[in-house]
Amino acid sequence: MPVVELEGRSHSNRMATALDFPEAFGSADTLKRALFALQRGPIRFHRDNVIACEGEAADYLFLVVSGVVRQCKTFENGSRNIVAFYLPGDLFGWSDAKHVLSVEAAADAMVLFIKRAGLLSIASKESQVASFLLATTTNDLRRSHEHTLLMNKSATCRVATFLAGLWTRSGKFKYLDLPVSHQDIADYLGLTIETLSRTITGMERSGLITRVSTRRLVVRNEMALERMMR
Amino acid sequence: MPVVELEGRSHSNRMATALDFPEAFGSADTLKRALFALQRGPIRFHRDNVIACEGEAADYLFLVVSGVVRQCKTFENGSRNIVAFYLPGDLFGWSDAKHVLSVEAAADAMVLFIKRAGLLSIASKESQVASFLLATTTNDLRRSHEHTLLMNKSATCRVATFLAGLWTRSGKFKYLDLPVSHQDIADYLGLTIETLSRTITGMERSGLITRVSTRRLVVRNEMALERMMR
DNA sequence: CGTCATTTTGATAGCACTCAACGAAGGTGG
DNA sequence: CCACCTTCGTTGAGTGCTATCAAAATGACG
Repeated sequence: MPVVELEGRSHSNRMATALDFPEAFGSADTLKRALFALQRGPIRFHRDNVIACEGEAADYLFLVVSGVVRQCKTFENGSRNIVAFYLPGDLFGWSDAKHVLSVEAAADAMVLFIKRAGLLSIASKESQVASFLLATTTNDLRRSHEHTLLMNKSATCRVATFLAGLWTRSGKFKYLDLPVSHQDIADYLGLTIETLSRTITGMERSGLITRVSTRRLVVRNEMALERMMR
Repeated sequence: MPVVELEGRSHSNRMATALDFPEAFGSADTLKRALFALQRGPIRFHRDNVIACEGEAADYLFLVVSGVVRQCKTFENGSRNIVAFYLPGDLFGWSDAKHVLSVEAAADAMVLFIKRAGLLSIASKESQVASFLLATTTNDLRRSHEHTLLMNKSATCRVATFLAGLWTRSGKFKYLDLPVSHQDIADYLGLTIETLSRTITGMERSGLITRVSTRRLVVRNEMALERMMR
């Protein structure tokens, strides 16, 4: 299938589709064809490009194929809050009628568009699909609640929790690479970039981490990092 | 059906059940019977009683029949955060395996318990039920996102948004009655009771509202109240 | 009327924001 | 290859908002 290029140079790799996530949707052949019919893309977005704009009709759901996608709201005064990051495999965008939040690429990303109405119609026939949709949504809800709880903690706690979570999810390798900009992390944690920077500096001074570059660090003291999460 | 009294004096009124919410679950007779079989209660809880404890197995979902229920987390140092309030008609509690948050009565409340596994099994056969479950969950998710956004605003903005929302939802009558304690509101808004109290006092001084009693206010200037929400 | 829980008010301190300037990294054109 | 520019991140100084601690006031209830 052709890869739609929103902008930028062409890309020769074969791109993933919903059909590459059979565990998500079940694997019956008729089901596969039905899903294929209502998907568009995957479309490639460069960092900071808008995937769906606030106020836009919410006809499609989004399935992240690669990269990182943020769901956020920008205010009149220019400030911005990020409500969630989505990683490859995540399906989201259940607004009714219109999107309240905008959806943007936090890093170069590929996103599959899935017709909302069509997916719902399939879900009404295939209980496996319905069950998957409910599971992902309740999972999103749980993460949103965790995020809300995090917003009532100190800056050091928020940053420690974010870094520790990231490190765990990325496999605890030698280097911890930040997949998004400091500005994005700050907006996600409800902090300014200055406070984020100062907090990381403080952690480095305390010997918890080391900065290799602005986007790459090393966790030196996991125990102490986890203690800061409380 | 008998009304289970958790504690306190008996209550002679007939209590609502899931069967009183046919719009929610569809109204086929077989469906009704199936739902009836897996519901327990309604059970009556007095204010501040625990309905489900953090760490407990999440075998049941909760349907609020009357009153107000809060979903919250209490920390070692005694501080507490409320993630959501649930009102009559709300169905919630989709934790996997164990509850991460505790569920408590924020005001005297009646709650219907619905076996999670049974409901899922019905949903797999009745697409209407599955569709309803998805709809309520996505709605919860949207509200949680709104709540997260609110946590990044000033105290006055948070309180104004809470009061305005409450006033709208309760029908904009002459009196605005607070259904929960100041402590609960503060924990929901991520503020201390002192800051909440001072904020309300400030609003009263500005002529936005009038305090009739601690639990009852009058909205004097709706326009100005809405301006504070930004 | 007394007791207890809840709310309000006051004084003070601390944490994160704001404003400002500097530094580092990456891209572009000469 | 280097000078230039732009973007992003870091550091510093000062302010402001909200939390904390303390105490008084109000209201509910027996």
